Amino acid sequence: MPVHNNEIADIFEELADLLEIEDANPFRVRAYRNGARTVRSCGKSMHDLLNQKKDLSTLPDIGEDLAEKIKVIVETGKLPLLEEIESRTPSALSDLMKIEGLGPKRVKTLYKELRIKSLDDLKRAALSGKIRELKGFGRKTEQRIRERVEHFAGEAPRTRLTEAEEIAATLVDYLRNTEGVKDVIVAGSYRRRMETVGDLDILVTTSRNSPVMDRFSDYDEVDEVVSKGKTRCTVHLRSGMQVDLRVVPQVSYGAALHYFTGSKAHNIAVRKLGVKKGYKINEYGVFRDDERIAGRTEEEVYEQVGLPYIPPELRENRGEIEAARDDRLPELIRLEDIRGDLHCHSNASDGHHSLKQMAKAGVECGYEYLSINDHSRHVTVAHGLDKKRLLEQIKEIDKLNERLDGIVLLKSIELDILENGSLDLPDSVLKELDFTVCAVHYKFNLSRSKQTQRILRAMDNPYFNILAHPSGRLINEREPYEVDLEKIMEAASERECILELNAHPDRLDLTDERCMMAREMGVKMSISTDSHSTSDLDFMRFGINQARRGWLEAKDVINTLGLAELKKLLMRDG
DNA sequence: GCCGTTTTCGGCCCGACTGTTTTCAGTCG
Repeated sequence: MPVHNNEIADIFEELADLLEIEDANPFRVRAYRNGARTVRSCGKSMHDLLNQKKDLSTLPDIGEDLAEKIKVIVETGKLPLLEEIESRTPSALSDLMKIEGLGPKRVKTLYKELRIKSLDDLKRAALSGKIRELKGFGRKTEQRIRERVEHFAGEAPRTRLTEAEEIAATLVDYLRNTEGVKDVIVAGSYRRRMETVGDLDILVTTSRNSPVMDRFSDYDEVDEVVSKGKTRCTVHLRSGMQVDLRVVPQVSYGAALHYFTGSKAHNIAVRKLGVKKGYKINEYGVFRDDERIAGRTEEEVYEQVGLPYIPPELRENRGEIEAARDDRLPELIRLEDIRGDLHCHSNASDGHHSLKQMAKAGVECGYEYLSINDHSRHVTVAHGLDKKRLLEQIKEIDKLNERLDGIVLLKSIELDILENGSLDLPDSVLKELDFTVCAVHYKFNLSRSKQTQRILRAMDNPYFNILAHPSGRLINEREPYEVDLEKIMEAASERECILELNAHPDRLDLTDERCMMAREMGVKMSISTDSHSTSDLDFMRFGINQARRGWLEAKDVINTLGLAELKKLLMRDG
């Protein structure tokens, strides 16, 4: 199996940790971390890029040296330099750095003085009281280490955006209702609308002497106050989520919002532009010498470095700065651009509502059309439709459409792609549908080449229109199946097949990087909710978030079209 | 180790909070 980008990135991260413990040049350490980030977030696999003879050193933050190291890792699965370093600095030390409050310096001291090289060693030493005697440590530090190591359960999982929204909404209301508080806004990856968030970053502006800091640390859901100062406070909630609160004066609102929204890589890039112009940019504003020349709004900050406003979803340092400089930022798709939903279930299979109820809910969304895509017969647990039941549903939809006002129900299906690449129902019934949505629902563990062939073969069928949830992943629950999405996108582009961006917050499949790739390859996409009830139609906004992160414009997405144009586009020879 | 519309060498974003200190290193975001 080819080496994954994540594995390469993990190797670079570990290398960075160990080098940092060895007190290596901090800029060299940073270079490995930057390289890891580039590899991890690259839409294409290093393995494939090398097969295509691409020059990896053209990737940002990858130079000659890292390009060569990536090649070695892809070819051998290992990196000699890392093995050499591990021979003198145990690799488990990088695990110790995951304990909050332990960085490279302290880990090094623990190893040199007490030979601590594992979490077990650390726990024993903390209990024995030896740590407090070390220079630079003390009672409190030892106490904290003891608590942290006892409760350490690996890296905290990231929270899905939809759950983060629930946690954030109550907290934001609570903070708003505080004397002297003006703005309360959730920044960070939440504002960049990432599919998952690691913690919540909340920015507050206040008039003088607001008690907001105390009110925050007194919040009922707070489990532990990690740190608390005049302008910044960090807590852990009972749910396990970390929340950072930052308080700034209103005159700094834009600069603070920019700083706190990130991403870190984007901020660094913008600050570097500032340095070139002789400015210093921090969370309080843009400064020329000691004079604040901007910072009330984010627009002001960008203006000072010669850029137009960049929407939060693009701020990942994935080319948005260069695009902004050259005036070629995409005109990102908006929720209002969506004219209908192309993947919805009814109670004929595993949905909860009737055709009529779904249609009515579609009208409330302001849609022109909504398609019904119940499962096909192979998905027996979902009571999938066979030929007879599908033909009955088609008749029912035709009859209902005569009575419906303001919306048209489209006749479709979520059709299983069988293991051999054939479709789950015969062409004789598929031709009665407006279009099809096809998907893989079993045999996720086929080899990469077999899974790819399976889908390519399905696309050969003239009735194949849209590939639903193309990677099959469930966020935090199921990894994507092994498949060559680039080949599938090439085929989709040739055969005018559509790739779905499944908007369900548990799926959000394709990922943002894959959406970027589809756009670059000229593949059209649909954004659909996979609704199993009327309320699920609201998931569209998560799909839009993801699409915007993937640089998609309305013209890249077929369900921004009116019904007539849509039908024309979905008609294939057959 | 990366990078360049001032540079192929000499830079590399910037600030808050804690604990252990007596002026600041370490960690974090």
